Amino acid sequence: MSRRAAIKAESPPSAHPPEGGLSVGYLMGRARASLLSGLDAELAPYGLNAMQYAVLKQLAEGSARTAADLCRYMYYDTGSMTRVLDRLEEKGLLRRERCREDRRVVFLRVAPAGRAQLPRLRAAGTRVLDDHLKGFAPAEVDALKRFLGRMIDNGKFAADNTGLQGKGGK
Amino acid sequence: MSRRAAIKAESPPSAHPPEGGLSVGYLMGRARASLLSGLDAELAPYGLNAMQYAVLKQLAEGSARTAADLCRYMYYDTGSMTRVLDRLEEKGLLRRERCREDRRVVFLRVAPAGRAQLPRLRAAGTRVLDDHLKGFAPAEVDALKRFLGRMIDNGKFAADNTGLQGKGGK
DNA sequence: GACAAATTACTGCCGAGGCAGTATTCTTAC
DNA sequence: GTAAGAATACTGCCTCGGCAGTAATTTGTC
Repeated sequence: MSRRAAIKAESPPSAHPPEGGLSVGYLMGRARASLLSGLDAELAPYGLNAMQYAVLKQLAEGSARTAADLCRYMYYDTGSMTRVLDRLEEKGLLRRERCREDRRVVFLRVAPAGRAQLPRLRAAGTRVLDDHLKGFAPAEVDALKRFLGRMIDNGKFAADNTGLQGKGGK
Repeated sequence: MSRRAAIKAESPPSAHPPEGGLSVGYLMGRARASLLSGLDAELAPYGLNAMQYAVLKQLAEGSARTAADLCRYMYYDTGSMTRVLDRLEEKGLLRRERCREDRRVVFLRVAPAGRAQLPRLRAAGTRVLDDHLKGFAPAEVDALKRFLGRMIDNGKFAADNTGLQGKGGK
């Protein structure tokens, strides 16, 4: 905010924020943190956090049936996923069931208790999202999603080319 | 990606994502993670991570002079900040200097070694950001920032009204 | 058919970040 | 002038997520 290097009027290759740094990154971090803390606060009465809710939701919607599915779908670490599932199973919201054809895989099924809770959890989720998107026209939400999607794609491309970068790669 | 419920054309009160859940949240998380891992990869050769770079940068720009300043400015925990500063001091990039007028505060100054590194670190930061914003028109970047800013403001408002929510509040 | 490679779930280990509590110092109120 | 409150920096403690490594099982190759 204070110091400001001289900005060349030119701008073709690296045109973005000569100053202001990673403010896009900061804003994304804060917006995401606000969503997460809001969701955690709404879910606290049910003894769940945002990640546990997200997993339960994906399973209920049939987006995934196994831990590996969930990890691929949610870009989540497999080790951490095991622990999330442990917690959900402890709470009786989830059941693990070994597959008989392929004995490596464990099918995940939302237990009746979990299914009973889901409507309330979903309500909490949409409430938080609606709160944060108040005043947004549908077209604006779409534009925001497209911007984020483009950044993600750009990041993948950059990661593939510069070699390194932990998880964004192929 | 896979499932997609029919979307009602109507939209007044809770119009946002009848299905697709918190996809805005997911996209933000992934975009942010891509930025962070890209930045960490670029900074790894210098033995720094994204947070350490951000702190060094803010100090160099005069946005903050003390740990408390930094925490307010960056919405960061004071305890964690102490540890970040410890690491930077260990590496010789930063110096702590107790204030004489108010002996509670410790002024933070970027050490010569840190100042010497900063141009390279800045280059890494802008490189990562440019990579992720490739193909974005300046107006699009502005729009993205405004969207994020509105979400943050909405989140603060919601937090103030629903009572809870950890850090978003006043 | 046997052996290498891949896949799945899971387990330590580590770093990061948030929260609560502490000691010190300053400010404010009476 | 003193007591209460606030502010600053710092310290444990806890949770979470990523990484690497492991055991069991399946798939693919020759």
